[in-house]
Amino acid sequence: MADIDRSLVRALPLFNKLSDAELDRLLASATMRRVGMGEAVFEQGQKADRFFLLLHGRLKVTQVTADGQQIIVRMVHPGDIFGFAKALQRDDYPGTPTASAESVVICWPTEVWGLFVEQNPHLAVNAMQTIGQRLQEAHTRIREMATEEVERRVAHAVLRLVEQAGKTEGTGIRIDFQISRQDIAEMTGTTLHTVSRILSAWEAKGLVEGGRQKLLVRDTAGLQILAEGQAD
Amino acid sequence: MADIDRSLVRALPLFNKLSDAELDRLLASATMRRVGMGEAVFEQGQKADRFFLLLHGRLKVTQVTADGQQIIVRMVHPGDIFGFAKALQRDDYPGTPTASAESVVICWPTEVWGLFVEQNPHLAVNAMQTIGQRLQEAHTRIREMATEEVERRVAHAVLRLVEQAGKTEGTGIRIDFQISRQDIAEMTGTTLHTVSRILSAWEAKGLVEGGRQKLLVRDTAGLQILAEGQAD
DNA sequence: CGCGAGTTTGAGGCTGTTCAAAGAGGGTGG
DNA sequence: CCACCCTCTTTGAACAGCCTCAAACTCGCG
Repeated sequence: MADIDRSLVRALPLFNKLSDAELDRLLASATMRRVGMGEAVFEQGQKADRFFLLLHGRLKVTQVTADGQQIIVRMVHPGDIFGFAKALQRDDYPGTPTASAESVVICWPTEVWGLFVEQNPHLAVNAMQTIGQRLQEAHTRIREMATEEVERRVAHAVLRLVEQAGKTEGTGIRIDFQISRQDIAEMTGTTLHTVSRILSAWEAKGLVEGGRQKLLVRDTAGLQILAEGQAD
Repeated sequence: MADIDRSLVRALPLFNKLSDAELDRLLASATMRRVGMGEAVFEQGQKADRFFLLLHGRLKVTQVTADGQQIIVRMVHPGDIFGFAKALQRDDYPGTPTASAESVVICWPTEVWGLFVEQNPHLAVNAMQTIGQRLQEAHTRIREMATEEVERRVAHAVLRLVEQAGKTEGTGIRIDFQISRQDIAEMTGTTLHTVSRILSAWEAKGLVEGGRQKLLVRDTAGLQILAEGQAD
């Protein structure tokens, strides 16, 4: 396996305080891997022997409940680390990350995690901030699910997608990976039927433009208003 | 301010790999504080200049939404750290921790956080695991809110309370702090009315015993069955 | 061109909310 | 020590939002 050039990851905030030498040492034990559309990086329940960094593309992390229902726990964006189950004192992965776009990941054996964290305090602090932010996002989502009705939750979810995966395109902002109504439903805790109805209504109002596994947001401000709840 | 004896915290997993000397150094910059029932340790939105460890008692962390709705983000149990907003790159507190029982906390100025984390890799690893577990709990809760109906969510919440704050008592297990129907509602994303109805039904079945701000679980296994969804 | 996956739309029903009001526990002050 | 009051709790009734079930439609790929 060829070495990974440090220029690929140098810009990531996670590594921004490491010296070149430290970074190279880190990359020495890493390997790269391509993940095709719809392919899973690993499966929920599998023994956690690696942790990962998403270099390019987009992943959705799903969990399946005992009775077969699925939800999307979060999206993984370029630069995010994921699958660091060992840092959470688990030895299996709690979810399944599936590529929603052609993706490239870097992976390390879990053994090196503790090593790197203990040897690079900066990395530890950065990693903790990353997890901390993720915790905050989770709390935000809990709050939304507890207090908001479906339309507002969907509005929030779409706005988040715009921020994290929005790409300006002529008439609006395109979500730049394949996303189905079902996906949005699993992100907001509702059914694809309800999502479809909501998006249809929004399309009629000129807020968005739909399509098969596609979503284009035309009026971010309008969505913002819906999300804030000052609706109508 | 008198020194804090290290025996008070020595047993906590968070510190279990620190030497006595390291621990003493840590405690040197700490102060202790009593928090009475219903009193807040700090307020949501306040500038985050300290972080805390709950030594004794019980706290509920609430968030208030823009439109005045309140939810309980989590409970803080003895040995938990909380209010480490700086580790999350925030400079204000995202929630308000209120004492649900007479409590005692230890607090440090936030400045020392980075210092200690960088100087004590063990502490960093432990802290990360703590946050990681919290993240997992949050994901569990998201999944429950997305896929389960209210009765199951309440069952899960009560079982969690039994685990974290259960005290065997004659005919069952007592939740050992003051908890209202409203609290349970805010933990599960429903209304106090619905919680009251559910608990009344459970009481009729002999699963629990209610009371003003009190809860006694008589049949954990029965609740477990409800929580798993094999109901009826 | 046909098939399958994803989407749209309708109708009906159920769970849980909202609104309303009455009932109990416990602490406090007289 | 008792009465009162405040807060928490219980319960009912009506409504509504969303889900479930069902069926048709359409886009894009093989």
